[in-house]
Amino acid sequence: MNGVLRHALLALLAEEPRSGYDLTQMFDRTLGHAWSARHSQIYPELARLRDAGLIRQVGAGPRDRKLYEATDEGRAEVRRWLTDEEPDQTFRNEAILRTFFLWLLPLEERRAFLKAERARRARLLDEYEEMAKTRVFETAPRLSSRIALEFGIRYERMFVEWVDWALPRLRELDRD
Amino acid sequence: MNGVLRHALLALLAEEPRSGYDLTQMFDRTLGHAWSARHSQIYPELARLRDAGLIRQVGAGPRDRKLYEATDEGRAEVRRWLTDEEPDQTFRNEAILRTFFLWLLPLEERRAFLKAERARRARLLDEYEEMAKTRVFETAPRLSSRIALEFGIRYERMFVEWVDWALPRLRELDRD
DNA sequence: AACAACATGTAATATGTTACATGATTGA
DNA sequence: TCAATCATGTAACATATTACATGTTGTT
Repeated sequence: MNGVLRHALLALLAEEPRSGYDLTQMFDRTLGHAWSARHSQIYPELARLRDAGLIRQVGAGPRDRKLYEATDEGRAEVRRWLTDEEPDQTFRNEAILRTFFLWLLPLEERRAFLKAERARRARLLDEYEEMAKTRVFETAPRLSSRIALEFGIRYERMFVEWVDWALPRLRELDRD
Repeated sequence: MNGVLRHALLALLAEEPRSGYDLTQMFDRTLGHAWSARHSQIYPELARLRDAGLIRQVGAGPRDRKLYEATDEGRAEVRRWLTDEEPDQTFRNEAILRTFFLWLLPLEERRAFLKAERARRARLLDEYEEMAKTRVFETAPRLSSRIALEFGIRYERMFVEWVDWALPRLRELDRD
């Protein structure tokens, strides 16, 4: 079995019972800076995991809320994934890709592009630092997420510093 | 028109005539740390760009080598993309995603996971620093790529430092 | 009563990967 | 002559996004 989303869902359902809606929100909020997924991808994936016996429904709530949790087979599969399968190293960042093409734009637009990125990143940095300060990280899953959050903080900080390094160099793209 | 790869190809063909093979190699080598693409995606995309009049064949070489370059419409389209369309902010990093699930593994395997990542990143850092030192960045497109490379260097360095921050904290995931 | 948030799904389309398929040229 | 690299493509499959579709519950 492969599929990153599939295993991420399995891992989240190994922690505690959650609904598709809960999972969607986790991707929107905490997991978003590492992986993204929409509800339209999550619900069919849950159905497949259920049919494969890797998760089972363990409760229901108001509206059509369905709570799932990982079965023993599911837990075993997550551990297998984490230990036996190499994480895919593919990195995609459209903003950095566009940086390669900055020379196609006039100076003012190049600046505007990087400044907009800087603003976005600075805003996220604030947000993540606020999370680190105010949230409670006491259980093992929360401490894990604290480690991931630290990556987010360092990433955004690095990004902002990189823009500050790049901005004064944009003028050079006009020489010759 | 949308599609990141499509516009990346267009931008690369706005610089100078290139073949599908050349473009594939650029993704394998320089562009790889910002966006990835395989030849099986590139060739059909080139055909579509050609049919849309955004690129045209300007030459041929040994074997079936076909050289393309952006037309005026193609150049206009790249600039429109760079200025009018917001870059997609989706970020995907499987290694960081897995960090959220580190608590599912025994201490030694958690350590092994992060150490393997550290080694990978340190190797890339060396590689990028070597590129920065030895390559020539004199034309506007090369200077742009130097700015993107700087991101790669800072990213890998940040990653290594983050692992060094995280490793001593892994033991805490066993408490309680 | 109205609105926001909760809650789950499907359909159509777009994007991306892996495997298949073929052949030419260059250098050792 | 052999192997590596150059060179282009297609097919099947997997993953991901956008739009469509529907209904409930809690709050103001």
